[in-house]
Amino acid sequence: MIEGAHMVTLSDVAKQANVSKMTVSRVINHPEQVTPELKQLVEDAIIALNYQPNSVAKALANNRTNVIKVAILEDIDTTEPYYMSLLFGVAKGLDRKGYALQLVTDRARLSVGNVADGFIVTGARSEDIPLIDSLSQPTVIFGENHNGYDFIDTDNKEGTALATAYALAKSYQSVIFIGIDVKESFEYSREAGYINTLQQHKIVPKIHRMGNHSHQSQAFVNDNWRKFARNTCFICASDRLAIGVERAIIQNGGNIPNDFAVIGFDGVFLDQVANPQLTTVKQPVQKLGELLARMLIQKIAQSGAQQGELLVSPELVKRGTTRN
Amino acid sequence: MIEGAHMVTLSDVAKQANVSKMTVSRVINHPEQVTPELKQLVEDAIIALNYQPNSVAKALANNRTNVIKVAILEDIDTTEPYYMSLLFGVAKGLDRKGYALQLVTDRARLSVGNVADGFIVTGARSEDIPLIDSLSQPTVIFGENHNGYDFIDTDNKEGTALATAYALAKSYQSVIFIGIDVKESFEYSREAGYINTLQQHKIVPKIHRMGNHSHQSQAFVNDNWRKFARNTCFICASDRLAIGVERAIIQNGGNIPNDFAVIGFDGVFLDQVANPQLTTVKQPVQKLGELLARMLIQKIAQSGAQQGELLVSPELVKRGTTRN
DNA sequence: TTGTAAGCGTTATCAT
DNA sequence: ATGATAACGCTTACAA
Repeated sequence: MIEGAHMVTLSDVAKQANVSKMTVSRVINHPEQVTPELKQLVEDAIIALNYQPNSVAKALANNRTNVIKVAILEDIDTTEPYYMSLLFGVAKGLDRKGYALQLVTDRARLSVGNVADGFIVTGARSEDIPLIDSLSQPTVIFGENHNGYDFIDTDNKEGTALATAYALAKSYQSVIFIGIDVKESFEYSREAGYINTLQQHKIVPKIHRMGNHSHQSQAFVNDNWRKFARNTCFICASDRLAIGVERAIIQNGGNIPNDFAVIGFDGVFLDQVANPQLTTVKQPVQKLGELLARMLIQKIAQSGAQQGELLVSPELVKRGTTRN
Repeated sequence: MIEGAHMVTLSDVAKQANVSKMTVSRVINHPEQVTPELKQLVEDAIIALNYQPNSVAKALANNRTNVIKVAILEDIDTTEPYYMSLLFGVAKGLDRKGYALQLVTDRARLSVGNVADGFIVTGARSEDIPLIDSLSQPTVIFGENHNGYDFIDTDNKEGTALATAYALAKSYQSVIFIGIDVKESFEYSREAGYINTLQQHKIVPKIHRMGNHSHQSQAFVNDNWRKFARNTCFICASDRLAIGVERAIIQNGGNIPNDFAVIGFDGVFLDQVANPQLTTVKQPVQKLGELLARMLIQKIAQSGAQQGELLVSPELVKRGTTRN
């Protein structure tokens, strides 16, 4: 361990450059307010001394904390790998601007303690609206919603539209949607992308909904196996569902991808664990995390101004569960 | 959004209680130094005003940052769900003590910027030793090592010993170990637990090592299928390997768990995705994270004093891939 | 444009 | 045991 020699402060730089502390502060925060000559002197001194601003002091003076609270409200008994990627993105985006984060899973701890400069909320359901409204600092949401909150999400509709169009292009005759039985925006959008695309081809949609567990979709396909004609593609609202469908098809001796196809949604971890690996709508999860951080930081800089919504295009990753 | 009324400070509490700021500060940090009567007065005032200490000011006065950097050095292209649980544990442990965290994956960014009060390092390999040595603040490691660093890990040896003993107790005749071909402490320990237990029963160990990918173990079992007698249990150094073994057995028409058994290691996410679900050595990952936070916080409080090593017992979770 | 002074909320130090 | 004062490193407000 290297023990910290004397920390270099604004005063040190000021002395070195023969100016006042304020001039140094201005060079850093409002460089346009200082003459080029002085600016140069100060910048040289900063480099010479390897000055690193003390973010804690800065935070105190600005009445900030430099901390963003990230709430994951969804139940993660299953430890969704999804959130790992998201968190990495968020952490990366925050780190760059000198913010640290506090991870919160307990709703009660969200507004407790040394509150934060802002909040990123994920996995929120309708019943969390009062909680979100009660937050005292700028907040952005991960996941589409129609409550007027600033949010970022994958373009879910586009995702299933891509998948459905691809299934049709690959000449699968029957295209069935396996959805999640929750009344949430993202699910409606995923179904809409499927429905719209089919209707453009004058085909009647077939949707089945169930809990988001591989064994449920597996059981569903098993139970109805004889009803599925050959040349069917299952479009699933999650990779979890897709993996169950895939297993059931294999169990029943169905040929993937010639007679049956499966397309998942998410593209995080599970799709690669499947065998064969899933064709899936891959969400740019880490990028979404970075965008969340960026949006929140900007919102903070603009004293909480509305940021609107941002839908990011997913990518259809073509693999073993659909025809070439 | 609720805009913060005037923040309650030490001074406010002091005024309310008719004491000096210092007395209030002492009640909070060194309560033994203040008389019971005053202490009571101050505590009442704190409650009456709902005083929350400003951690930023505290940090400045103490020359702290209230930030812990968490380094995940392992390549996580595959987004190991493992780290999600660990991070949750760490975050929970830190949060309770008012620390925030910064997630670092880029080695170069570890010591950059407004450095932290301490470091938690995971996924470190031998080549990272210089990096760890260069850290300027108290550090604890996740993962066993013999370089003298304070660390916390699952008791790997105990884990595979449990698994092996269980396989023998369930009367599997042949017990084969599928290991990971890395020269790391954790792998040696896992192999040792297996070897020791077999030797106690005068049985000769059989170990095969490969990369930690399900398709590699799957290929291995496929390629050698005819060499495996019935009544064989495969003890795997990871759930990833186990899932590949399981798939290969099913592909070859082997009966699980009557003729062939599989025991994994980790117990994070993958074990439940498998079908049938894996019997596995479950690491208490989230708890490990909390312990890491706790150890580091204590180390900081003790000005960096050595904390030693801590091995936590895993649990054998009995499921579908072994006999009842 | 630049500098001076005061203040952010806390704690350490030294008196009393 | 309690209190007054200075200090942590920075920024805002005002003066020059």
